[in-house]
Amino acid sequence: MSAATKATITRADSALTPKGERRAAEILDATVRCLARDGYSATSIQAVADEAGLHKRVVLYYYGSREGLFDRVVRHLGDELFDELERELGALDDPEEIVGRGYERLWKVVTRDRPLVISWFALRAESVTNPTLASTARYVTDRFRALVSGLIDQALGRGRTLRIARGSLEVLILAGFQGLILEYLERGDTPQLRTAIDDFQIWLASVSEPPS
Amino acid sequence: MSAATKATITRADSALTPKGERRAAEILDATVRCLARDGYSATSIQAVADEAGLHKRVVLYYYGSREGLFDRVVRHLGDELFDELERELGALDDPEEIVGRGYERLWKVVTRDRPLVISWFALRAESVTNPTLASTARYVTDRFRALVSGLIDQALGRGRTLRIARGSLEVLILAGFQGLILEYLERGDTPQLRTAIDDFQIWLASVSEPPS
Amino acid sequence: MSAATKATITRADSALTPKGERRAAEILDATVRCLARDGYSATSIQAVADEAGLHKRVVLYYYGSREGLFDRVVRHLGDELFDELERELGALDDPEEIVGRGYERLWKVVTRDRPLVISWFALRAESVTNPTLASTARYVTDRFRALVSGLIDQALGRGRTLRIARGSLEVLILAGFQGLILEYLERGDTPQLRTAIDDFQIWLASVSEPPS
Amino acid sequence: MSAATKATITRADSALTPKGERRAAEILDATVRCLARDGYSATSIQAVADEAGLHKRVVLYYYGSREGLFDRVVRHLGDELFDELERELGALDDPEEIVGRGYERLWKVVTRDRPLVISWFALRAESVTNPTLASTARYVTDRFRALVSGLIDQALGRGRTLRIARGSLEVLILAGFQGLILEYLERGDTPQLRTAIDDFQIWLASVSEPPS
DNA sequence: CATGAATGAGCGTTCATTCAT
DNA sequence: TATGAATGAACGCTCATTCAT
Repeated sequence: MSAATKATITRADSALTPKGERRAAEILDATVRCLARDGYSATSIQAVADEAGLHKRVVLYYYGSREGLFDRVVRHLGDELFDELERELGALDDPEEIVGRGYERLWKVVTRDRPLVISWFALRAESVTNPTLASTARYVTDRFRALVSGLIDQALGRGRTLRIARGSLEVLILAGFQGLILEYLERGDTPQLRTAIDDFQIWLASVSEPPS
Repeated sequence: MSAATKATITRADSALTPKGERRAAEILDATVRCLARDGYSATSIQAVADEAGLHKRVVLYYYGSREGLFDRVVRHLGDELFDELERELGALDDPEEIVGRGYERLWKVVTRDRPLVISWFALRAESVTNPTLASTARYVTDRFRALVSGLIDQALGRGRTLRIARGSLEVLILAGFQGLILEYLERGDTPQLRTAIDDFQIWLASVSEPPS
Repeated sequence: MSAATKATITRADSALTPKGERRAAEILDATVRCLARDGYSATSIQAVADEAGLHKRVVLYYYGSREGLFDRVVRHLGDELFDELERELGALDDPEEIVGRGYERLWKVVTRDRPLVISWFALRAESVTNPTLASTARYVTDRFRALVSGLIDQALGRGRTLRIARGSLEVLILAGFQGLILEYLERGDTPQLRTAIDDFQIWLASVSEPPS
Repeated sequence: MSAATKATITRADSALTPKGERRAAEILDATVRCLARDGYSATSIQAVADEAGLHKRVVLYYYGSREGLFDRVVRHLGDELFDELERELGALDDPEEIVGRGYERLWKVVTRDRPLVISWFALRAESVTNPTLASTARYVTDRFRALVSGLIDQALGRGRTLRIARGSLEVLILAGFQGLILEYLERGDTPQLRTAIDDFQIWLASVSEPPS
């Protein structure tokens, strides 16, 4: 949070002409493509500019700095993802459904756009050691955490009870999800992975019990 | 030029004098410290040299290239980790023990050296988009996979039967482990994480049943 | 990355401020001086920058790469030379004159600026083994070939007939010229060389006959 | 001459074990291959070592320095070429034959080994601006000059008389030869080139007349 | 005799960024 | 507002060579 507010206000924040708006969006897309293809360290301002077909200087003009660009990219990625997820999962009313279908939908949404996942993960990984990215990456995991937490609340609100500690469940869902994403990134969408996701979901269903 | 030979055969491969041996090891350690502290992209040859108190040129002399250095670091890290793990887990005879204690020991070994874990993860993440690191990172995950597979074989050999598909189990163990590692790297060794590990282990125990 | 674009489009191509124009030209001149004095392999970007009294980075700013710089130098040299040659030779109307004076004028123009000749030859020689320079060097020899070919056409147009095959004549003129240039570079402007040029010209005059 | 005698005596000069002899020869061959393929500036000691499958240090051990290596290579190339040429041309007794067949044989010998020609030319070109190579390259052109001069003497001795100045003839033969070599290197063995060589030879024959 | 160890200097290039208009 | 000009610092890497055994 702090770093985000601290960050100098970039051109892309303030009012832009339609052309500027379009350019800023193009740059964002180009950055995601670069991150997905080349990873964090190889995604230089020059590389983004080349990818977008613009002069390096233009990228800087719209986002102030490399750090600023990545910050915007991450938030853009996270918002896009979680807005859709909340829409998808919000439509599930039945608690059984949430447990039964929730994870599957989550997975579906996430894996629909591989470059997006790779980009997110590249920044996520870099944030472990790069303090300038830490708060940025945190924004996404926090939204994720909130989503998971909200789903658990929803289940509890419907009268379901947990068989394991709530904190532990949250951690396991997050860890399981991120671990499976890693597996997906390394090996792709293998049959074993799909079965594993099903089994994970079965475990998820068994971890809470319906109201007696 | 024979790029292939140059890329793979480094000074550190061939016979070294004791002093050379020592230096090569020092460089390796310095690299791990840099990776853990600064991440992949910030770990330049210069940074490693500074950390080791040597001239940049010496690092290159021993490892040929940045890529070559990282390759060696990953293998060094992996071997160190898995040699110990195999020793630890090989000592467990009782199948109940393997299931009950295995994961705990795995975790203990891995988290003993945080810099080492961060380093491994930094390279692991980079390998997603960096083809020159892919095969290198694969070396470690393959050893991990083999270890897990071996443990499952051992359990099966003792007459235990699996309640889920074998491939799915392997994936879940790997994904769970890597996901928990990520959680550990982001939040540290929280109580929730410890409980989650316990719960993961309980699930692991429940996933196979003893011979009737 | 679009290496192709980066390799060909340099700052010096697009519109430059007068100051930029001046600097780009200064760098070109400095490069020719370096090439003439030190040869291809010793003409580093640093050396050019020193010669021009600029920072190494400025040279790169204007020409993108060492290769790009040499490419521009060759074309600059070739254009300067052949524009003048075409002007000089275009002024000769009488076919007798062309044969009689053509080679002399060619020689005069070429040898007026020794550094320029050395530079051209240094790049010419390097292009034999350096594929990145091949097309560049070809640009000049092609202009030369076109010039020679045009002169032959002119002579034929006036009704002269050739005593040897046209292709052979072209080759001999080019080879003779380049060979004499080499001699000039190695030994300087010796009396033997001057006599040889005269004899070459006599042969040239005898190789075609006037309309009966 | 001076530089050659000045040059520190390399290992390859003094007595060598058979193995050493073999190695020194291998290095020489590897150098020619490198020069022919990559040119002067790209032929580093490292490149030669890689090509020969030896350690860089070994190359230096046998030839003392890069300069020393090239010096030996040039002399080796020149000797190989001219020894054979002198043998070939020495066998021609009839003055008519010398004029008629001489140039053809010269050409045949030279173009038999393209890498050798490229190597020679690469060093020849570099020597224009590189003083450390000047005397070395001179060794070959001097042998060439002597060969040409000897042939002229032979013709004169048989009573033939020259229609142009002797110095001019020498220059034209050398220049013609080197120019045709350049053409050969740039365009290969084209029909036009072959015809040009024939025409050059016809001119050569016409430049002297038999004893009356 | 032969080779591993080591090195200082320099290479071409890219980095993110600031200046100036 | 938007962009060319310019830049200092650092990048990974190769150079020819010397030291030491």
